[in-house]
Amino acid sequence: MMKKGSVTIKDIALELGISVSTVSRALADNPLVKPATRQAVKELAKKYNYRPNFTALSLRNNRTRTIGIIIPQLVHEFFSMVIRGIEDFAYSNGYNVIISSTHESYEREVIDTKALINGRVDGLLACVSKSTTNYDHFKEFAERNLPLVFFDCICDEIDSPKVVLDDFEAGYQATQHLVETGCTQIAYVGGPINLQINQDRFGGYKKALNEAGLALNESWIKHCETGDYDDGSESVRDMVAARSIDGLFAGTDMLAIGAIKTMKKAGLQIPKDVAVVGFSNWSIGTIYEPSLTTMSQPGYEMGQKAAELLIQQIDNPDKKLTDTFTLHSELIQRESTQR
Amino acid sequence: MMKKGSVTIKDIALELGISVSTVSRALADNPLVKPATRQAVKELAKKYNYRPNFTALSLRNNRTRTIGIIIPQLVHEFFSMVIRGIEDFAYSNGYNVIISSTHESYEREVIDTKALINGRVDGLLACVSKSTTNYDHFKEFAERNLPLVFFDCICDEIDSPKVVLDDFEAGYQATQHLVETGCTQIAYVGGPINLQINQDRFGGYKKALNEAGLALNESWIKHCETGDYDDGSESVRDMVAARSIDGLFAGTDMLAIGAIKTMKKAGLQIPKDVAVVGFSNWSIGTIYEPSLTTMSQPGYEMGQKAAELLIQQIDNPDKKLTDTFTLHSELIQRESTQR
DNA sequence: CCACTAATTACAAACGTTTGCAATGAAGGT
DNA sequence: ACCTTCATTGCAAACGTTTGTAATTAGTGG
Repeated sequence: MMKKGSVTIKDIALELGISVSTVSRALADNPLVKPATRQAVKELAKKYNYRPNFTALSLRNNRTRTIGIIIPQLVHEFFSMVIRGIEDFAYSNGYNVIISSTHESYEREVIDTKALINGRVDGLLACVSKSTTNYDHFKEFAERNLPLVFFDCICDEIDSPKVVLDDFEAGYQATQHLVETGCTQIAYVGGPINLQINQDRFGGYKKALNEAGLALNESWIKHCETGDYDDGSESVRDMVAARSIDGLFAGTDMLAIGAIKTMKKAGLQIPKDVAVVGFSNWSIGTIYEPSLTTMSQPGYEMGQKAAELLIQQIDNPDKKLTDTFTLHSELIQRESTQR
Repeated sequence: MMKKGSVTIKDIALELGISVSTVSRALADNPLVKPATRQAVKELAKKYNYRPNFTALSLRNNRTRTIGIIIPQLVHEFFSMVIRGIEDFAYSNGYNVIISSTHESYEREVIDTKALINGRVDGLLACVSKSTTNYDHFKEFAERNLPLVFFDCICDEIDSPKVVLDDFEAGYQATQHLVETGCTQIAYVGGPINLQINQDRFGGYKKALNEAGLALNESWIKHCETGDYDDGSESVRDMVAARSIDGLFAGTDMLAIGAIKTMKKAGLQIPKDVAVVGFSNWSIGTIYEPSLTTMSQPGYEMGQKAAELLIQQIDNPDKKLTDTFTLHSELIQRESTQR
């Protein structure tokens, strides 16, 4: 026994002197097989710790019961919540999940997507990376009639369901909160403007300023390359030197904290001199001093919804979905805007 | 054409009026097939964007060229570096990677491990979760002669290669640094003591105290349930109230920061009144004020080494490896111990 | 023009499953 | 004693590949 590694249905059939089909049926509780036989098979299967070979099953059924996730980063509280949402929905519907982290690299995204295109997964959930501008790899996926759902950073050129946050609304709310706090000179510091999500957050900012009758000052607007801490520190240097702003909407909590650090170093007090709103509700925002007002990002819900749409498509290939689902952000008030 | 989704070798054979074996050989550049045929096949393959079916290949070759990772958390700077190390080594050796995050749950770990046991992966890299005390699922894996390598949180009961950090040495170094800084009343706050890594860090702490001739005070020693921020805040409350300590070694940067926050609130100054050393070198340690002295955790190297050992075993199944590889930590000095 | 080799190609088995259909056997009714 | 019926089982195909071996074709030399 145990020729290679695992026991197969064939081994059991051989030992019992019956055919593989009977073994297969017995294990499936098929009433066609005589109770005595069934029991004998099951006992032997348990004894040898038989587990059906995943690959053989996949080939036979032409489905892997696995969904793929293409995501730019893992160490990211938002993405991690998305993954959790996806996993929870997938597991409870009998699906497994394989995650590919592209590390925001276009090349990696292409490689990873193509690695999943050949029958490895039944469908794909994708969040495109910052550096992606060509979507052929996703198109190839879609052309093979493989279900595909985008979330967060989507690709407009492809006709598949999408789950997004209303970043415009969120940007608007964040800025409006600063207005209500009494700010009149409100700066914007955001992530790469080639991403739709950042265009939207910025758009919401502009609308709020406009509605409040506040002027848009170009020197108070920075679109950063990465959206991380160092970018944040850099971005506000000029504004701080000029002592010109009294409010800041940052497209990322890390940007916000980077900016706050620069301002604190320059002797500005937060929120007294400058009120700050971040984005994403990272846990560091509760730990940092001052704690950070921010916009929530319902990652778990986004993941769940995306998984739901994908699995719907997998189970129902003929019915094409193309809806876009929009989730909403909420303001979380903390010290950084508490005047 | 395109009956189901993807083009198969059979479709190409049919269209060209030749046999599947010829097509297969043509695609593999086998010199047996006539150049003209080979070219025709390749052209058609490119035209239809043919990609060999992953599942069929796996079944045929009895290998998936995929390695599995079982890891307690994703949103964790250390684990994420480990994953990167694994991925980089795996990719450059032609392997793919499947990540399963157990969220520190024993049940999830069992499910995930069993999901990988049936020929889905060629081998497994595992870091056992905090809540795991029974290792049968890993044993079953090993009994099937499937290559298995543990990293960081290992399982001693199983005879497979392991890659670990010298947590004892690191705990010793951290504590000794506090001694050198001039601390004489040094507290320890660490994660769950059922984990070997925490026992080791604690062991290093005790050794350093011992060598310095400092007494071990039970009321200065806390083993926390989770090792997160809130645990940190809680853990030092009594010590702070008693104004009894002048140094703290925390088994986690989050514990350290939680503790610092409590101390700051109580009016203590860091590092003047209490010097603090954390563990893991999380990025928040550079952002927080004061910035945090900590012990590095070479996650990338750990991942690389673990992947290397695993792939060695996969490619060389007869040669059993059982070595334990030990990596070393380094002290990173920042403000929290700068007197 | 036949035989012998060399160059191509096709056939079939195998990987581990499931499942439609055929086959076997026994039992029951007449 | 024979036909029917039912319960149980086995055979074979299929999923998409690769590969050893057999078969076909072409080419060469006599």
